[in-house]
Amino acid sequence: MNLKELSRRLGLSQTTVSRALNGYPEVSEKTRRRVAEYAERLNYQPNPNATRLATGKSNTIGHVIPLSGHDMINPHFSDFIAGAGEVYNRRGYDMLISVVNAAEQSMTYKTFHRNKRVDGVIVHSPTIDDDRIAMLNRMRIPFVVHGRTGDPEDSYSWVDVDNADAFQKATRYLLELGHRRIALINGLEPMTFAARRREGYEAALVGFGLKPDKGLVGSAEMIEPNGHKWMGRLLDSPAPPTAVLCSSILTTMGAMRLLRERGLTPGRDMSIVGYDDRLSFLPSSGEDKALTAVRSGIRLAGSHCADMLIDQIEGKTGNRHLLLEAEFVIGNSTGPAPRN
Amino acid sequence: MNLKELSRRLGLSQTTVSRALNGYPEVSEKTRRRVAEYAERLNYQPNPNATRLATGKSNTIGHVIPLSGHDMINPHFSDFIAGAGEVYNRRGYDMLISVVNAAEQSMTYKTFHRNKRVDGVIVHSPTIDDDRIAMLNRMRIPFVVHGRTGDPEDSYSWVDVDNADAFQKATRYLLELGHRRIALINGLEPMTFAARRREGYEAALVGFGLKPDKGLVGSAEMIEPNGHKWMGRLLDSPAPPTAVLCSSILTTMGAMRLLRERGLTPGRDMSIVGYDDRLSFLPSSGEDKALTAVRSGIRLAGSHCADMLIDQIEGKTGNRHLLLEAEFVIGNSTGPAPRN
DNA sequence: TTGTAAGCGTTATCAA
DNA sequence: TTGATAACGCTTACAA
Repeated sequence: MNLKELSRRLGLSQTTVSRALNGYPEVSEKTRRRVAEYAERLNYQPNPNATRLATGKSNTIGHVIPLSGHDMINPHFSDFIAGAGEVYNRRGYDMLISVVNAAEQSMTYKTFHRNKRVDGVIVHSPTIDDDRIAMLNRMRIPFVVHGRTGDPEDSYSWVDVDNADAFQKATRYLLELGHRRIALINGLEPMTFAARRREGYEAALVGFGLKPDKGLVGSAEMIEPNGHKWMGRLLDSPAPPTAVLCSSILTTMGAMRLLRERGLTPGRDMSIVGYDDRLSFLPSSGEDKALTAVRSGIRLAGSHCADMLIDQIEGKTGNRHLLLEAEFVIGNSTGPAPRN
Repeated sequence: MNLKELSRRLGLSQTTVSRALNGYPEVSEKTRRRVAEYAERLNYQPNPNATRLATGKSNTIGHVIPLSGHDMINPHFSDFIAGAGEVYNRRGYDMLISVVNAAEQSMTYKTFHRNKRVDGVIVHSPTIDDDRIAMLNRMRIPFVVHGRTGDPEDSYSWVDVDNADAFQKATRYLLELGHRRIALINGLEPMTFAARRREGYEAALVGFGLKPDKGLVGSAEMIEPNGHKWMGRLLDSPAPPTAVLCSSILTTMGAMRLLRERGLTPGRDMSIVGYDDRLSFLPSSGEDKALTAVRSGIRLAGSHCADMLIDQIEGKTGNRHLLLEAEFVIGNSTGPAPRN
């Protein structure tokens, strides 16, 4: 059933039917009702490919996902799209995902735009020196960044967690417990979120009169095995830390695993503060009190990004910014620093 | 730059240019080369919306992802799409993901098809009594199932792991170690893969002259907290098992966590066999020997599904089937059953 | 308030 | 081997 056929049956022109269906004001209420009823009964649905060709609008949001070196997709991603996907569904948008090699990334954005495949994109994993912001602004394609870059903050829309603040608070908490050698198992530091976490961590140390020690900071992709590896390195170093901050729940798990292997007890032999993205498949911090953690749900961030982007696409707003505050949950993985 | 403009500059008709670009045989080599060269130089790319409208082909694969009760996306999903996405990218397809409520699911498939949004779909999480197979066959939309349903196996294409065999072997291994009370922490049993795992498990028991005990089987969504919960229930039951099979690496982790809390050592106080989907963010079984596991990469399954579906769409094949065999990796989480 | 007709950028049919 | 021209199914000036 297409427009032509539908309007033939109604004895109206395609124009009128199209207008009635799309809520144009100049259609009489009576006609509109009759059209709506017929469309419903005959189960008419416009062909989106035709609509897109005619309007240039795709009702689709693009996500470009680079396969990082290890050929893996960021494990936090599935929760992000759960949040975003729900919003897309509710607001009538499709989600187009393009898995690409890192090198093809910017080309993919260009192609998306030029071909009118998407009305807007979500930018994932921004780096400090990220050329995508300028590029997307140049192309005038609506976008929202999940996180921030080094660009001026009002030059683009973003949804971010106050990472610096969160890690500063967490570090201060450890300092107040008496810890002086505090390590950080961070994400990859070209990523802005990781850089900011380090800033917060160092600011707390400096504020306490301590000098940050590079030997106490690790940086790696945030997967379980890396938490394990870094915890081992830290313990084996000449002057091991008494407390560790982890940038992800996955590295936290890896670090915990290593402590177990060494027979060490979290909170007593080593204090650990994790970062809990509230991944839906893992236990939530705060429930069993096992973990002291900075907490902020990534799924929520996904839905905020989606709403913000669609508002922008539909011309409801200009650039917007949302800075979420992370919670700090105290559990049993932290405790006072050992004497001497 | 569009076809019209390009052909004007070439002094050729749109028809010829289109034919040259699409590899039709009736174009002279000379013309073809000239056209190709111009297209390249002027950076021409056909507008896919126009192509789709004209051809009815979308070069897009759909994935319908129902949000299950807990509003979460299957955590194994991100690895699956890493595998599939790479193939799509290589073979020129887009991935369209629709996150829907469980109730909207079949409607979404219908809409996808009717509107020519996708050329085919991947069916996730098939159940034994799954109405999607009949529906998709009726709609004549190409599809590949990741897993199998209760339908005749040659009535659709699928990629699956031999779950029954894998769990039969794993159970037999435990039996040979002397275990007699062997539990299974399974996935949701309406899902075919879970039902088959249970079948394999029970077949091994029966083959050994034992009677399956319903009290030793748990069934729940395969996330960490459920492994933890079920391990606890099993230990607290009147006659606890001496060995446990887990249907997922996540429930395995949860079960291990509970053992630790109770001060029990895997492989000595309780034998555990896990299922390792080789999720990219977790340690791989077999590396540190911590876990005895049935192993089959979900990412590989994703790429197989994608290739099979595209072959089908492009008319290269009819229904096909691929049964992958899981590996069995022996680690330290299993050991002889305790005496008496 | 409704209708006519052009346009969106391709591919496909038919004729030359 | 090439070219006119009609689809594909919608939206949108412009006219009535």
